[in-house]
Amino acid sequence: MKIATFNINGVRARLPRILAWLQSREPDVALLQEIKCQDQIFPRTPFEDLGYNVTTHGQKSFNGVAILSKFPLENPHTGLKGDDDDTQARWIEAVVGHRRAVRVCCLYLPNGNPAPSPKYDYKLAWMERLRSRMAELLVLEEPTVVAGDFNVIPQPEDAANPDRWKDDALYLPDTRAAWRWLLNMGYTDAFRAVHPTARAFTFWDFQRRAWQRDDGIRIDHLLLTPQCADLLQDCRIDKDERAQLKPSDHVPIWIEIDA
DNA sequence: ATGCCCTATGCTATAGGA
Repeated sequence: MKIATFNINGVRARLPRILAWLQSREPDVALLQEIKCQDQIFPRTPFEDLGYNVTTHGQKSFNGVAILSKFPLENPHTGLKGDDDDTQARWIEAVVGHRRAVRVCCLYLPNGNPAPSPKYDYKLAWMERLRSRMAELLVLEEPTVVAGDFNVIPQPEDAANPDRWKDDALYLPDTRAAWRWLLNMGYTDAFRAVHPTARAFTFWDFQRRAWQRDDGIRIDHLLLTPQCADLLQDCRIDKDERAQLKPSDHVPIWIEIDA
């Protein structure tokens, strides 16, 4: 089973690009972030025409997450517990029914800039809620993928110019400590498991000619429970997507698992 | 080289992204 995550930066603006990517790479499951639209205007039909089941959790203008799956999507469920006042659409999960069922969780973690600020406080509080949910999932001892745009640069080697990010919400010590907590609980960073030392990025800013200078960061991640890590076959980044016409500023990253 | 882009919005400026 091939499971991809892709921050598409607007599903309506990106539709032709996403469809071309789906047709060329044929992921079984695609976790999308920043759909930037409400559920009722999400363009379901073009995805269904490619054979995908679709479940979405959107809001007007910003944020929004979705799951596409060639296999049945069971028990879809949106939102992260722990803050009843949080109206931002950043979490959707479902169980993908297959030979071996796999739970997939699609997240769009808050950016948090500038730091310090209430936005950074929201990011850290969101990461605490994420830790609680991921701790619950760990207890189930099932193959589970928690993936998406984490807005976290884990280590210096995950940025072309780490010094530039030292005061940024994506790289501050508290952000990276919250990330490490997830790993220390027992989750596996799929990309690092397959490529322990590779210098690879998933995001290049639209500004400052970042793509042309390869000034990127690795912030889109797939975290696996032990039962899922045992099934891991491969993990790759579709870097070429960033060079296409009207690209997102992120590129897809995907795993192949024996499920 | 702090090099100014891209999406969405009752829209010709502004907010948000990272």
